[in-house]
Amino acid sequence: MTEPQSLPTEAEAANELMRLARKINRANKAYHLNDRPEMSDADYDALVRRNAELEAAFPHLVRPDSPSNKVGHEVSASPLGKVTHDVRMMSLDNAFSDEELGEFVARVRRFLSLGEGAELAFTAEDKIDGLSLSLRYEHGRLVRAATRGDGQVGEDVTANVAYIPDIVQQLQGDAPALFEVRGEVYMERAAFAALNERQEQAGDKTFANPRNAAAGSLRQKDAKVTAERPLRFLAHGWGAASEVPASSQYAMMQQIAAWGLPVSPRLATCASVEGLVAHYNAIGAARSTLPYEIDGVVVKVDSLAAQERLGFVAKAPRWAIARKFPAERAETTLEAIDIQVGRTGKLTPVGRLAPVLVGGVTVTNVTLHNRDEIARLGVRVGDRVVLQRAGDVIPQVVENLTREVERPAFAFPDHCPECGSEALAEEGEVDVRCTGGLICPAQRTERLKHFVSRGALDIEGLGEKTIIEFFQQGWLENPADIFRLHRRRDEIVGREGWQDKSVENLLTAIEAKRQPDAAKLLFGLGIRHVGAVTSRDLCKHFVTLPNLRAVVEAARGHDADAGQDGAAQLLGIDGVGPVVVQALGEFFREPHNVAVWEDLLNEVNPPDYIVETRESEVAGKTVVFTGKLETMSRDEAKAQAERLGAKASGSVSSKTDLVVAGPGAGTKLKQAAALNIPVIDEAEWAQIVARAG
DNA sequence: TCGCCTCGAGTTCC
DNA sequence: CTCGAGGCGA
Repeated sequence: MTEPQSLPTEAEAANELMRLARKINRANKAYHLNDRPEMSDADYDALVRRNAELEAAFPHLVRPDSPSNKVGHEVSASPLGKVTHDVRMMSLDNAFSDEELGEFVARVRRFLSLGEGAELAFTAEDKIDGLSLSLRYEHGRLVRAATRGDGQVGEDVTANVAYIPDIVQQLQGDAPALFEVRGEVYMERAAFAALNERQEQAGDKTFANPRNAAAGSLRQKDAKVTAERPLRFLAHGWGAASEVPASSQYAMMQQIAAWGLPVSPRLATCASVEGLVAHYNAIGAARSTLPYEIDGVVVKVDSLAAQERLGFVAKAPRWAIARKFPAERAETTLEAIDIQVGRTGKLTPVGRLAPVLVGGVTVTNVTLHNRDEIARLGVRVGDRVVLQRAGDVIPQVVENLTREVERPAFAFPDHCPECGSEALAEEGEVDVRCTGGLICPAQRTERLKHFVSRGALDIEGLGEKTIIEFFQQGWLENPADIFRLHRRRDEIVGREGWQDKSVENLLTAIEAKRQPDAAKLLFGLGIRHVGAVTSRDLCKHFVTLPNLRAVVEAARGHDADAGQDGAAQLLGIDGVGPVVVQALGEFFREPHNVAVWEDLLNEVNPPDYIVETRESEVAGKTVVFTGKLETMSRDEAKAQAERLGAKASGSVSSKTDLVVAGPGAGTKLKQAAALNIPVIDEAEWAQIVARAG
């Protein structure tokens, strides 16, 4: 190492800390993401020690991105620090009937192109109502435990799980260099009841259900509190792994059990839908006798090779589903119906309820969705209604018990309750919208909320309350204003609830987003029909936001040729159709939007949007699949193409680089020939995939 | 034109 | 999480 080892001046120290943060964070990333350390452990330790030394000498110079705040290997974690999962922790798709379970099996078989006779096995196990945990074992030793969080970033609970006896610190027998076990932390029913009794006697707050008790007990800053709570753990899968020493889900779970971690005793394999239904029924019958609460049965494709082919949709694997038990229901009174105005102007009726306990939580609000839903249920203020929590989460009204009693029907407003503008449903649309647009304060603040929300810019410390407060002050009207809040520092400091420190934190969080992800920025603008996925696709295609704008403007320009070209370019993007093109065009036609856009791009500087993909000869090319594919479904082929950095498009155009044609291909094959585009068959495509590794 | 799938936009409680 | 609607294959 060439770093000076004596204590430097303050300026030098600040500089060195910055470089150390960069180096150590990069090394952590290389170590965790690629399982391929960039530097030796000794060098790494030296950097970490130097960082700690400088931070000790200059505590006021500790950086927000300091590696000491994070989890690296050998870096001790601060309590409940954040942890980025190398492999996302997914949620599961749900099935609420045997029929839906059958559809899942059919869907999987279709995706894998399995014929009638071909066998496909599944595993099934009880789904514990606890909280998901990821346990990272390196060479068999537990180095980190993290909660699920939002799936990408969770909380570090390594210190806390040391007090959970089910979680071994050292795996027994041979273990891979890296293996992340995933499972559920839970509290047994009896232990939950005893804990609540103790809490009550001590005058502490009690927990609504075992799940909340487990969550509250695990996520303790003081790990010693966790020690007094009887938590348990059950493994159900895995995440990042340097190797997976089994070829089936079932065998791998047995291996995890052999390593010393508990696995459900009700894990079984089933070869058919009938077998899965039978196992579901058996677990359902045993439900009340189990020591812990369960909310369904998880079904997974047993073959790991098949799992890999199936891959993932947005947030869940295609190869697993949760067959949920019927939701618990409750009865209560609808005390009022309020109208909320969303960022698109949508008027949403919200039912205010007499508080009622459903599935372990007290529900007081429920969405009634729209005018049609109110009419369908025939609900009026004062009615008795039946409530359930859909998927055990979102409350919904399932039935109205007072249909026959004379009461005036609910009159859905024809004016916006926030700005008084007319509110109406467009031709053929169900939703009633406020036509006030920019003059509607509700729409404006909702748009700002969307802009700073997770998924968009994700600015911490800028919540609903703050946005409304600053909006009312006239400090915050458009997204770009956020980046000028620093000029109001003196005005903000001293307002109620704002101290020097909190203003500082907010401004720091804002400054951290000066180079935002282009796709998140675009998503944050809230252009209709342009959500997170479409934003990503658009950015992938155009690399920069000005490029996107230029093409959108060309698409509706007066020059007919340029217009067609721009439109064709947009329509060539998978998932972009006429409605999305029109929405984009309308956005840029509105002068106010253009002003907001330009203002914002003067304040922030999103780097070029370039997605890292695997090297392959089709990288950056547009591929069209046509005809029948023999060994895989079209979905799978497209997913494959994207992994190779190619864009799978639906139609052949001058932008198409390659056509993969199976038997039965028609017009698209002719178009390809006319445009002189190379055509290959499925076997040749498979070779391209194989060559990319 | 139909039907399937994916995406967008709204939503609860802790 | 659910719903409606857009996109796209058949």
